[in-house]
Amino acid sequence: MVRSDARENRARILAAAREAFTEDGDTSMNQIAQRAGVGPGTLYRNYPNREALILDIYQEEIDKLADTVTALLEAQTPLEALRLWTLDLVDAMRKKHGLGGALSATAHASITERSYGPVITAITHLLDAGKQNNTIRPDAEPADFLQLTGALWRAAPDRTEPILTLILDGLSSHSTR
Amino acid sequence: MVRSDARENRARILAAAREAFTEDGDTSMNQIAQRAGVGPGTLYRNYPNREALILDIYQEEIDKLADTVTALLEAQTPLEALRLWTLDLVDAMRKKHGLGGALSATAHASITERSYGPVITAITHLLDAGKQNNTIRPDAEPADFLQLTGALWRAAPDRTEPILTLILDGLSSHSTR
DNA sequence: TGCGCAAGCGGAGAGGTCTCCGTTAACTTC
DNA sequence: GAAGTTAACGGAGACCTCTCCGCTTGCGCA
Repeated sequence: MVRSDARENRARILAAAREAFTEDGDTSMNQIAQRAGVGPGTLYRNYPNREALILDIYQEEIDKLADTVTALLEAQTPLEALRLWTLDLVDAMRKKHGLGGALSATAHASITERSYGPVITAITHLLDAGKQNNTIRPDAEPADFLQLTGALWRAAPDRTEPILTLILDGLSSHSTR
Repeated sequence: MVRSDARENRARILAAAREAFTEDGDTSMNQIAQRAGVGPGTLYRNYPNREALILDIYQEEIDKLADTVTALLEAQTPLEALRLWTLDLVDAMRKKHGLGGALSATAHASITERSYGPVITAITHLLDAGKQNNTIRPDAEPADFLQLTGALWRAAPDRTEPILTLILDGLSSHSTR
């Protein structure tokens, strides 16, 4: 049984956080708590850390992005679909403040699963499509790819495409091995 | 003209930081300042932030690592030399606390140049050797490679080699451009 | 309708990075 | 040597993330 005030507080926190992040881009947890009219303690009971909150804020966008995979795979070759999708992912990571760090954080607790899961699933589908038609090496691992994606997001924007090309070439099965 | 107490303080800070990091592994800036017998203000005048200090602590190791390139290139093929050297780099990043983050931080101010430079030079040599004998694509950029290296260090240790293989395959010139 | 009791609250505070600025003391000049 | 200049000092404190715990209050039950 969830107490009504608890449910309401959680909603208020999420709303406040959404506002704060879209307005300021960067906001402290304390400010969010204040804006939501709760104490820091309450904020942290709902979200064990900054990343968890950020992930929840952008959950919808993450899901939406993951959902585009099917359409992409219908219209493009697997490799090109992967390229386009990754560009979108990196774009989201850059625009949504802190999302990049949250997604590529190494500590993937069970809480992160909600956000991490769809992304991994999306990548898995993309890679599988490529493996099927032999354009992507069979030993390619989704989690490894996501890891590499972090480098993309951290790099200067004008280096994104060159580096992605490099990564995709490494994934291609026409490499020896 | 550098005041004598200033010179001495800088030395004491570096010594204290080295001790603190090899002992505890993780230490706060305040603790280091205290250990060195100076105020936080003095610490931060010498090192504008945490990364700068860490970089200075491990400068010698960085230089040493950069110096191994020549020998490696004499004994190995360029691609294998690059592989071995990168493994060493990642190992250092993992062992020296915070070095990974400091090296792959995007904000490369002039202070970072002292540490960043040798690493880039080393990578440049390795890549150039490969370009020379046509095993590495001619458009490979040292800075891009260093960026990708960050993903290596952040990944789980047992994923290091697989991911590195991927990266190196991407760099190889037998990929279609 | 009233009571008991977790579940939930929120703020004080620990410990962090880094800054600002009034004070101190190392060098220069006479 | 004494005095003046100014670079360097260092600590108070702003602001951060996150925790701990005494107090409050919503809810099930009589």
